[in-house]
Amino acid sequence: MARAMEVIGDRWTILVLREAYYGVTRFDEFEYYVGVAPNILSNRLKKLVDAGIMKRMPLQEHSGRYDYVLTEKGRDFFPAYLALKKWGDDWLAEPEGPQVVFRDRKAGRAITYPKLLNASGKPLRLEDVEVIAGSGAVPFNRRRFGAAGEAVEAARPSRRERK
Amino acid sequence: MARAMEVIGDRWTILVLREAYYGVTRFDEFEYYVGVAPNILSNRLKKLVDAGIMKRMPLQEHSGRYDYVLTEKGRDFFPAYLALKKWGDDWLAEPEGPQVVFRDRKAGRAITYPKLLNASGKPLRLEDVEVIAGSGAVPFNRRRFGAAGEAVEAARPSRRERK
DNA sequence: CAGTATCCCAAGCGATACTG
DNA sequence: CAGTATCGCTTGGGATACTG
Repeated sequence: MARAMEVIGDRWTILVLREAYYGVTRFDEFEYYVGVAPNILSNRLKKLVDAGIMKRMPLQEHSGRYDYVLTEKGRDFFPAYLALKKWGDDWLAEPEGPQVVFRDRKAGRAITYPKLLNASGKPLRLEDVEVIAGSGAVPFNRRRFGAAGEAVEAARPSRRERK
Repeated sequence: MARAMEVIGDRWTILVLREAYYGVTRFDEFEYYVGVAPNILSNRLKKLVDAGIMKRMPLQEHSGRYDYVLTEKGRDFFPAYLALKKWGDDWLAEPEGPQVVFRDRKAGRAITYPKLLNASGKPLRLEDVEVIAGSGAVPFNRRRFGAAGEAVEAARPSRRERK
């Protein structure tokens, strides 16, 4: 998560990504639709390319023009984007409703994220969830889980000891 | 989206939220697990409370101690958090795998986000998706959609005209 | 413990000018 | 058009000291 936010967790990157999902590919289109200064945009596109989320495709030979297109990694972020958008639409939107809707081209219906369901087929509540250690859990003093995933009372140093 | 990112889109807030999903409620626990300076944490918790994502509950009368607990709005963000985490686990994680897994308490199985499916029941691809205007679409020069949702060639001013 | 206040510094932003 | 370079300026961060 920390890593994910490092990549997409700033005000501009997510908006660039949004435009990409809307079909935008060109520098000046991003610049216009996102409403960002060119230096910032340049920086963000570079970061997205470095992160493997977009790639920079020469438009023609020697035209000096490029398309910025999503990679698989970038397209694979779409569900997360959609989940974020749904939450925003549900809790933060203007009363008129969302400005943009994604529609399934074939079905002709809006795409919404399916509800998470618990084992009984009811909407999943946070109370249905338990947190366990994953395979990459680290054996240092920050952990809160034993080898089997059970909660462990961490040795939690005071602010002072922590340095 | 812009609004959503304004609320949760910084390096610390999402980590605070993560700890909340892990069951953390107390100031010093957040401070320790997130590894953040107390002034920053204070600020973020305040923002989360203001945004209606968490509430501050007095622990006892006059103890001067509080629990920070998720509101429904905050709990409703969990799917988005999970989608983000999944993307991060899939694309950015260490080879050992994720450090933490959410498990369905009853089913005893890890919760993962269901795949988005298109109208034919296959995994949804970005190509299956079209972008249309939502009910809140605004009739100003930034729009790219006609009244019926079809794409419209926007009058895109040059950088200069844009000011 | 549960924060708040202060200080200093670095990073990022917006505007704009410039280049091929 | 498609960027890069430069420049003040503000915001936010880390460290730490302080208070009830």
